[in-house]
Amino acid sequence: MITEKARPEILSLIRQNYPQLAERNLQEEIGTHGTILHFKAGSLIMDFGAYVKIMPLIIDGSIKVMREDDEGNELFLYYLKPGETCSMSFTCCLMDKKSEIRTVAEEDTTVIGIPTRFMDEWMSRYPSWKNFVMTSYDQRMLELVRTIDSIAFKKMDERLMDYLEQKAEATGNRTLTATHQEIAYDLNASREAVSRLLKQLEKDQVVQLGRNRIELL
Amino acid sequence: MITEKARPEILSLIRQNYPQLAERNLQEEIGTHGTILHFKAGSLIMDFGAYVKIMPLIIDGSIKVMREDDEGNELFLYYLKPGETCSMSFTCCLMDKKSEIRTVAEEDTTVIGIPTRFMDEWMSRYPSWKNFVMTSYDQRMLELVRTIDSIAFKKMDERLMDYLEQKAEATGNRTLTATHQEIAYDLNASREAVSRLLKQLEKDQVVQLGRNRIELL
DNA sequence: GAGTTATTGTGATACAGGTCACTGCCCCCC
DNA sequence: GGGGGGCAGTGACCTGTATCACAATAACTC
Repeated sequence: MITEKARPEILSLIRQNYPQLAERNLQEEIGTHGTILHFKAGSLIMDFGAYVKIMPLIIDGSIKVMREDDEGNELFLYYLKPGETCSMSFTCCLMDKKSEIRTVAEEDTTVIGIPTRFMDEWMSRYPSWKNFVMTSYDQRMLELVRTIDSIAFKKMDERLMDYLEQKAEATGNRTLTATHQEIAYDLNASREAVSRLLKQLEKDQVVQLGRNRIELL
Repeated sequence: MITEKARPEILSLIRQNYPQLAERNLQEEIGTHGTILHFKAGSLIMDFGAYVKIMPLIIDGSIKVMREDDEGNELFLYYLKPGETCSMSFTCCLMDKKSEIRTVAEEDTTVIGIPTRFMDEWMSRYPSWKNFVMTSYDQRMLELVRTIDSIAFKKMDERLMDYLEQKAEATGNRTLTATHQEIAYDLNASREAVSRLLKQLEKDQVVQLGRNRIELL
């Protein structure tokens, strides 16, 4: 992770990616107090149980959000994309709570980090910030409910398809790079089951398979 | 549902159940604009797809929050208890969105309803209100993540036990009134599976069964 | 108390996925 | 170009839960 401060650059990134944060003074504050952070693809951004110190505004790339149980079983929850933020971070910061989730950079990813102490203050001062935070919460709740729908009501074949589509959308590339084992971890399934279902999808002309590669047709 | 306005009564209910909403002026506003609502046990408070007009502050009783898919399969999410609110309502109100969930009174339940137009205004004006709303969001996200853990990582016997404990806690009564079929709906399981698992729990001396009755030992 | 209905119990069968064991393949590297 | 290591394919078997069919029991009504 590399960090830097480049006030004019931050300003223009915010204007491009977060047009709803329209207040001049708010933009200035973000420019003054925010920090640009780069994460390499695959790098761990925040681990389960860690204390969160910043709230990330995603500028470029995408972040995978995951849950893990005590036995080390993982489950993919959702992706964060440019223009979005991790609302879990928000209350974690404010209340000094441990993170309930793990976040990993899906691709090379750039974010603007907002330090804890400003997030709350801006809520009262800047209506657009308050709306942004509330909207983020709502979006994340919706994502969680979608995840629940998926595991509660759908079978593995459909979950797999949904997963592949989400991954393609997050990376903006319909040819995915992943092993069956990685997918199996994300879906909390067995590698063999994923292999067999992918094979079936290939028969059904929905995907084309290669080594470490899945192309959505 | 019966509604009434009783300003001094609302004030005292708020002071008892929501001590964190400490600002005098805020309490006055709730007293002025809030409405006391009563729901009979089992009555539908808000259906999936409905537009939400009020935010409920729960005073007495408990509310069951559920999700349903397109084929009518249901799934219990969590209970709301006195001192809590439905944060899903919040953004639904503000953004004029349809509800993603269904809420039902688990017991006879009393709430104070806050009309839409004040909720947002108070966020900027009263820090304790803002904190309350943010804390509620966080609690609900945590409940959803717990629900995900449960369906993703646990088997039916453990989910059933968790469910029974939650129900006992929500109603404050370790002798539950429910049919196996109702429980099966909430867990999105088959009635037979629930019956067999309950039988096993009875063998293990964890519960005692009766018609429409489950006693936690 | 007989009939009726809702609830619970139980056995048989089906199927999705997990687990285990092994094979085959691709790619890289010396 | 011959190993070796990760990756993918495949079959056998096991388990949890759904589904179906029906029996048994409890409670309720007349």
